[in-house]
Amino acid sequence: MTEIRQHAKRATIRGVASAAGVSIATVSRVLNGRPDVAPNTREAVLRAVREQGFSTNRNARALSGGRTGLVGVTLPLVEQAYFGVILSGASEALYEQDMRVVLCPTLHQHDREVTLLDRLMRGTTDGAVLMLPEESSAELKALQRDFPFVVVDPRVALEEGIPVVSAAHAAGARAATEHLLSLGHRRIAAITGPPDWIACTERINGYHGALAAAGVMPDPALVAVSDFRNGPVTATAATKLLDLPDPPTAIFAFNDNVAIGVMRAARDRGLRVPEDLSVVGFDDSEQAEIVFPTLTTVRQPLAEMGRMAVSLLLRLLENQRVDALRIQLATKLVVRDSTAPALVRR
Amino acid sequence: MTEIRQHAKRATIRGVASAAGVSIATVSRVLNGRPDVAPNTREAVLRAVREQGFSTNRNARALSGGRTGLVGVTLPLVEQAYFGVILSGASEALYEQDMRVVLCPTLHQHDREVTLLDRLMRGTTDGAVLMLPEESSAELKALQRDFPFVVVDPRVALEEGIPVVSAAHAAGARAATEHLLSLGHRRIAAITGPPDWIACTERINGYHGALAAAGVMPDPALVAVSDFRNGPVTATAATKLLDLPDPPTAIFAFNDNVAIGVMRAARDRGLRVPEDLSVVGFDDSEQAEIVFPTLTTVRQPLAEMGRMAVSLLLRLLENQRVDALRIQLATKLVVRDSTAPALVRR
DNA sequence: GTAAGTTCTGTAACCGTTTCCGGTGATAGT
DNA sequence: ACTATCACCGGAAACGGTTACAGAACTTAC
Repeated sequence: MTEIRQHAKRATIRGVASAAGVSIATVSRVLNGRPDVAPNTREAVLRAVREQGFSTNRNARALSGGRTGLVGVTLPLVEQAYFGVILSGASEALYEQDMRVVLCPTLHQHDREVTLLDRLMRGTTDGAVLMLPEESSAELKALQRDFPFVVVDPRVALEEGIPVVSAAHAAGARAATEHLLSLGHRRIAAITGPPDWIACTERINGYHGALAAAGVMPDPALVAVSDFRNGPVTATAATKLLDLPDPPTAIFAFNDNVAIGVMRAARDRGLRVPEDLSVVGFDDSEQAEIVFPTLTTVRQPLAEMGRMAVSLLLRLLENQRVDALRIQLATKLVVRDSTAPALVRR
Repeated sequence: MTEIRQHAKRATIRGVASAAGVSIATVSRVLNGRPDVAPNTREAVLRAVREQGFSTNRNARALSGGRTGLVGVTLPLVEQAYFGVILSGASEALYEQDMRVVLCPTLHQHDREVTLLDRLMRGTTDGAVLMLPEESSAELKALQRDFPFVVVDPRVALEEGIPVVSAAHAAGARAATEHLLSLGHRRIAAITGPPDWIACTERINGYHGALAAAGVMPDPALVAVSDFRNGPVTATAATKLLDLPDPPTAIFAFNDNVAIGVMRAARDRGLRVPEDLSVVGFDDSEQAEIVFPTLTTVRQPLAEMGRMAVSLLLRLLENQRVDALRIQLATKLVVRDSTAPALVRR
């Protein structure tokens, strides 16, 4: 029980070098796939590497000017499935390049100066993927001066030159609204998230666009605000809409949580979904298939966004010329059971 | 557009030292909170640190014998909410210590030799949290010789000496079964996950224990196997049970996914939940509150497990004597709408 | 006033890589 | 035979910290 834990010393490049009878420089060259090594030397080195079970010390490599092989990922809530999926995409893409993700949960501590964010990573990571960052466009621009990163799903519009990957919010919202219109709905309400988030304004645009194209006059009373969560705020918003003198026959919620909240609120007041009220969500989260009725929603290619962010970042790191700094991934309407033709109003 | 990205050079310990008029050794001491520094020297150093916006290079620190400040977390699927929550707990706990999580998704590539796993981390991380690892007890034991880690929710029974944190599976299962029994159910079926997983065998134990205590003879026909997912396998298992000549009046599914699958299967054959069939899950995932009817289930303290794993690991790293190597966190039955008194069989 | 402590600080040797630069042989060109 | 070229390899200087050790300054005890 008094055993003192003494971890085996790991093989170093010097050990490999002497075992292979070459210099450490040569070993390094072999390890990094440099071309200027004679085939049999290379072979000998590789053999020694294998025998010693050697693997290069990332810290030393990083220190000596190279790469860390680590990229930071900041996200608001790790446990939210939404971010989990993006994270998973990013992580896999990185893994394929033998790189790793360092998690940096931003526990809403934007109180400190900006440098907080970058300090977290500098020297430790080669770059970062910022999910839904709280920083302003200007702050990010400043950070960009000395740290490569890409933003996934920005909160606010970011100025030119900041790499961004996001979903086609407007198109998705438009598709959702058109779907509802095609079912005969005319009074179509929307419940947005935080109104200053660009995702929301774009979705509103799509919603308005579809309405306008169908010759339906948008009614400001039909737009409510919630907090993207299935909670009291959503319940209030839903109630407000359903209490309208001329209530909507369909509600387009800007994410699935809210849509599910709406369905509950509807049920609570005796409305049947989709017979009396059609509901559409956004995200296509795992929940969407599980609720009853299953939810018609707009799928965001979350994992793909993660992968895309990584591949963009990687190109940035290689200092490759990147011409497309802003990537929008297509969204897709998934029709399930929560939408149905509008009842003819009598 | 041809701008060559040149990141600002970051401040080093030497810069700080000369600015403060001391040696680098002193700066290092201050930074590491060593006691043997005169108060005003310390003050001067800290001022210089602040002025230069210095933060220590983790790689250099790690290289020169210290700690990385990084701990690896391996998990099967990042996107699964289940792991996301544990991860979130671990990540926060680490964050509070100014440490970070390095994600190591194990994409089921257990093909390579064990060393794969450890090689991934050695030198890069100080230790690891292994979630649901695929490695055998022996493999882990070997790894333990030179790498500190703690296992969360092991797949198989792990030999003495390997630090483990898990949930009280047996107690949870027992509570769930007792709940069903107290509602008058006597034919209570169970749908397990992979039967060799310790979580499942323990839950089976709890289930059998409760049955026995109530004087109910366990019927092997009432135990089905699924894969922890809400998919065809679960559907088959549910069908098998419900097709029994003397079918169960309650089904205890060993996780929420399966429970939800069971509810669907029941609905599909015209059974009402909970009137005709009570269903209990395990996990208390986000879904449990969302489905209709809401799911009675056993809550696992997922986030807490993550935090606990970290605090255990941290103590291991400090080489503190750790007397409780195996931690079981209590589970808790959450009663919702998917369970109801058994119908009197006629 | 000196010896012995204390308390603080500086010097320098690492940690394990990468990479610049220069050196060796061998081959080719004249 | 002499040099230019080339492919390959080694020496050694970084990289930015930590820390053992020794030295300086300052007390304290006699």
